Parts: sequence; C-alpha cells; structure tokens
Amino acid sequence: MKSGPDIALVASLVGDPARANMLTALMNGRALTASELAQEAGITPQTASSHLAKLEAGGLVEPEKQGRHRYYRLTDDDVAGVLEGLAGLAARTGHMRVRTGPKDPALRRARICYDHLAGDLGVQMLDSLRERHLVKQKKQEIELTAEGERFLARHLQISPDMLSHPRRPVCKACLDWSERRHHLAGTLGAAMMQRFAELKWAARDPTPGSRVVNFTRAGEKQFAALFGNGKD
Amino acid sequence: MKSGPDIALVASLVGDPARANMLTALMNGRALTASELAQEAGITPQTASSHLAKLEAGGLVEPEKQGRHRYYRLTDDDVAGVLEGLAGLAARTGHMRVRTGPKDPALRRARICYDHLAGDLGVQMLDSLRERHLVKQKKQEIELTAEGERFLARHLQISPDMLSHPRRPVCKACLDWSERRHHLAGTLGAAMMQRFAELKWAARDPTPGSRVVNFTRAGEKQFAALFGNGKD
DNA sequence: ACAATGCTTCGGCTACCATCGAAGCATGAA
DNA sequence: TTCATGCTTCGATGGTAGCCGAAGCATTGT
Repeated sequence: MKSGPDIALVASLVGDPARANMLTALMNGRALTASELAQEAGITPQTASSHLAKLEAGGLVEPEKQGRHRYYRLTDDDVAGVLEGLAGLAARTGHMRVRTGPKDPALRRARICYDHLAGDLGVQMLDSLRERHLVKQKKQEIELTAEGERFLARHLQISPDMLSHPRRPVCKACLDWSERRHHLAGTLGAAMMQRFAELKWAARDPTPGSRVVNFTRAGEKQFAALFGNGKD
Repeated sequence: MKSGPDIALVASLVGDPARANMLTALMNGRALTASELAQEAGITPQTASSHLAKLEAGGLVEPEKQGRHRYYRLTDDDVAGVLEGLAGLAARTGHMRVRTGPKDPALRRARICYDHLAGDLGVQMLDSLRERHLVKQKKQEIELTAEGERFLARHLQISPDMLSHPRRPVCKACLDWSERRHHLAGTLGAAMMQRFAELKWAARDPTPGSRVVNFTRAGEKQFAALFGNGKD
C-alpha cells in the first residue's frame, strides 16, 4: 500500500559512486562506450557492464550499438536535469567535483574512426550534407539523394558504383566520440576520407597508434568550401 | 582528482527505501516528528534517528525542536524539486506510488495541540493576527503588540496579566501537523482556546483520545468574523 | 576459416550499511 | 523530586550489492 520502489530505486542507481561517475561523464551529452565508462569510473569492464545494465533497466541511459562497440547516452534531458539538481544539492554541502577537462584538442578536431573521418570536422561534414539535402537522415538510417550523387561525382569524383559492398551499407550514422552528434560512416564515409588523402587535403598523423588526422592548409580551405558552416 | 562524493552521496541518501519514504512523506511541505517519520517508513525510532541524522548532515532536511518533539522538514524547495524530478523519472519506468491521501478532514480542520488550537483554523488565526499587526513574528519568536493587547481585551476579555507564567512564554510559534505553517502556542494560545470553549464557540470531541475540536455553527461565525481571511 | 576486440554472464568473495535491542539523555508532567 | 515520553547513542547481527577472475558470445578484420 504505502511501500514501493518509487524514487528510492532510481536514486539508488545514482547513489553508487561508480554509476554516478559514469552518469556525470555522460552529462555533457556525449555518448560513451562501455569500456570508456568503465575507465571513467575506475572499474573493470565486467563490473561496468553490470552497472550499465541496471542503469538501462532504470531508464537512465540508452544503448546504441555501433559495430562491436556499445555506446551509452543519457535517455533524455529530464535525466540530465535531475542529475544537475542533485549536483546542485551536493555542491551546497561542499562537495564540488573537479571537472575533467577536454582531452587532446587535435583528436577532437579530426581523427580516424575505423576508416572514415570523425571529430569536429566529421560531424560538421555530415551536418552540411544533411542541411543541403545531399543525404536524408532518419535516426541512424542515412540515404544518399540523387542530388547528393551528383555532388559527389562533381566535386570528389566519387561514383555510386564505387560504393557498393556486399555486407556494408553505403551510408551509416556513426556516433562521434568527442561530439555528441553523428558523423558519416559506411562505404561513402570511407571513400570520402580516402579521397581527402589522395587529394592531399589531409593525412593520418605518422605517430604510431595515433588516430589524429592532420589537414593541410590548402586542404582545410577546400574542405571548408565544400562543407563549411560559415563559422570557420 | 576525479573521485569525490559529489552526487553519489546525496543520491545514496535518497536511495535507501526507508529514507525515501520519509522524504516523500515530507514532500507536501509539512514537518513531521521523528516518531511519525519512523512510522511512515515502517522502522523503529532508533533506526529512524540514524537516518534523520544522515539526511540532516546531507542537507536534505532541517530539524526544528518543539518541546520534546523534533520536527523535520525538507530544507527548501530545491530539495523538493529534485525529489519531484526523481519521482518523475521513477514514474516513467512504471513505478507509480500510491499517494497516501489526507487523513481525517476534521482533524486537519481544527484540533488540540497540547492545549491550544491547531489545524487549518489555528494556522488561519495566527495568519490573521500577524497580518493585522496584532503580533510580530520573527522566525519562531512571536511578540504581542500593544495593539494586540487591546484587541484581546476588547474581543476576548483576555488581559496581559492572565498570561504571565514562570516558565512558559506568552507567545510561541508551534509547527502545525497538517499544515506546513505555524500556529500560535504559549500561554496566549492556551488562553484563547480556553476562551473559545467558555464562549461555547468550540469544544473538544467527546471521543476518548480524539484531538478533534468541533466548532459550533455560531462559534465558527464569530471566529470567522475575528480571524477570517475572506475565503470562508 | 581463424584470430582479435568488445562486451556480457557466472561464481565467489568481501565490505558496507540498514536494522533492532538495550541503555543513556533531554524535556515536560505530576 | 520522581515518572513518562521522545529521541539518541552504542553494539552486534545479517542481508545485500559491488567487485573482480574466468569463461562465453558477438562482431569485425585477415
């Protein structure tokens, strides 16, 4: 009659330090993989998996499968709002948290995600394509329009028959690690990245293991001309 | 560097079912005694005491001593807001809570608190006195003004020398059980209640153990004329 | 096909914390 | 004063949940 899980259930989810660390890591809107969240919370992947399953059951986070990764994000702004409120209450009692700053700026700017472009520029590129109706995006589904095909042929010498693959889609939305948004994956994403390299617009950083992509001065200009949003 | 109590601490406070029950019982703004909260949570007083100490240390509730009772209330609206948010998230996942309805309406309307009037009418009376500057209230301190003394003498035949007592203040703010607000205690509160009875305006319910105060039809009219707020 | 990576499930261990009995203060009443 | 009530502190107990090692799926790449 009077008992029941109610707020205690969801509050206890946030009440565990490991889960709280995960949730605060997700507060900026970015989606993180299970492994990254485990590292963020300072626990092993198997423990993190258990926590994430509970958070998902409690409706606080939502998973999105992406290849062999599994990205998690906060369910919606309501969750973020409650977390903000809790943080506010905690701050009043004198428990401030040191905010972990952004990592390597170059990595955030442009990097390789498998074989396609990710980072700020990658997200910006998909934004531009979508805005100019060169692609149509519906959730994770992305479709190349006829207008888009002409655009690719004219400016990047990419023809549709180069993009067909038995098991891989032409276009796919891929969750960006540094931004909260999607960037373009699939055979088209890979082909575009390859073309950027061939045109000497950009090249992977020679440092072994680095995923940074360095744009040349001319390449950045050309890229901005094609996919610029007017801000830089 | 990255760890710290932060939101996990305050969330874990709400995360315990017993504490959550206490907090939800306080959500309507009323202040409850430690014993009442213990009963509300279905635990023994000593366990409740431990919980309340933690909630107080966490800044979620604030105590107010009142005789041998100890009233607890939510610290402020921010706390209530966060609890509301948590309840909202919990409701989405299908964990609705059966809201414990208001108890006996007559008890909420008017009742005896020790020896003075409490309930809706008791709160309304102190409101009226304060509004018309017959008393001055500063936190829990209440002082009778010269204007107030004249008012009491004229309408209720209560003189200041009737109110002096070696160990009891004339006026005192007493937390109301059903309302969130204060009502008037002290020798004045007792004297006024006694006068109401003598004037046949009201009488304690004859049921043994009942704290209900029944107003007569005429008494309610007179009371409203003196302390009415225009709403009834 | 095989190997590698990312994540999950299972089992046992450990530590924490809610809970209550008993006793100790504090306040108010007789 | 002495008694009663309300609340707190102390100590011991027990249940629960976080944690990790090892093994098991799933997906991708060679």
